[in-house]
Amino acid sequence: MMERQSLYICGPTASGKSALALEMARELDGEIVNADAFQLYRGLEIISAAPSREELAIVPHHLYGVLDPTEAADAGTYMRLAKPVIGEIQSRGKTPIVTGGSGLYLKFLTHGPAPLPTGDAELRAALDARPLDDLVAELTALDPVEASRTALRNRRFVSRALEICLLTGRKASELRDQWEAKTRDISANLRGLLIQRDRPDLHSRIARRTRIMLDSGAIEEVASVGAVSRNCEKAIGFREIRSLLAGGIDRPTCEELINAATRQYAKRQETWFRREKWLTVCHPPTSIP
RNA sequence: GGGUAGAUGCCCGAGUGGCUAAAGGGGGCAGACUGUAAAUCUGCUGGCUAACGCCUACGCUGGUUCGAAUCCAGCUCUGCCCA
Repeated sequence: MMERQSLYICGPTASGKSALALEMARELDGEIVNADAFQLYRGLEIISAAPSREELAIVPHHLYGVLDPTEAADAGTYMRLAKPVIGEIQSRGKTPIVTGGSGLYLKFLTHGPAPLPTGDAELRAALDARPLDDLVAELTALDPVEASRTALRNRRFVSRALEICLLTGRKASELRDQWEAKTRDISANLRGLLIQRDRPDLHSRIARRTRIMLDSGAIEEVASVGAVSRNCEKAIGFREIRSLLAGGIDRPTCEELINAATRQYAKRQETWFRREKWLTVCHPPTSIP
């Protein structure tokens, strides 16, 4: 049997990816695979806007709630989780519908990892303890090319570039160039949909969703989740609700902070996906109430 | 009714005669980004203009001054206190 090609469904948060995924799954005899960094976790279903129990029952869904909140994950671990699942779906003659908004995670899936080392927690801690100027100086000495390409005010980027050099003993710039060359043509063979909505539409959908989340258990969810990895602490809504629970802010403030953070996240997603030229843009009907 | 504090750009807020289209923050807009990514970082943000530049702006009206968000007078509104 001819293996069925995956369909990717991308777009900013609250744009309606899950609904479209269900529709496409029905149409293409498919199964849905999560590509959302936080829907991977168990116990964060509400704040991560994971599909509801009813939705999960309509067609097979994969990689939702598969990690414990104490576990750390990155784009590489996601890729290693998703690849076999997708292959397995294909082997059964079904179409994988990969759905989610985590651009970097998706990119790992579609274009593969660069030949770079996984992050090293100890080294990172050591680098974090040093002043940025110091890291910039060392990176510039080890790999001037990489330094010239890196946003030197961005501590994360400088630190990672330096980490690569230190861990491999090679130049990060060369390793990255290899990958660049290797992945140049991959996009041509991908197919996917990018949901785009007008800003006012998207913003109103975000506001509506935040309201519903807070009204239907998000606060209780955060209250009961217990210890989480540093990863999960970054989930939008997590910090805000913690602050609400601690009495630091009131409910309307909490709601507005979550909305603002979500709007900003959505903007970054749009910027990211706009560069993925292989995606076919689709404009669902406006949903302003 | 009396007293008192205040009224600044989308919001908060600094500014007490020229260096002010007005600090800083938020929000918004745009962008970068292959292993922390729902993260991290960058630029812009009164209007018109490709640009030089022009115009409009610090509650309102008038005044002082070469020059006012900044000083003076009156008015309007808001908070607080006293009646």
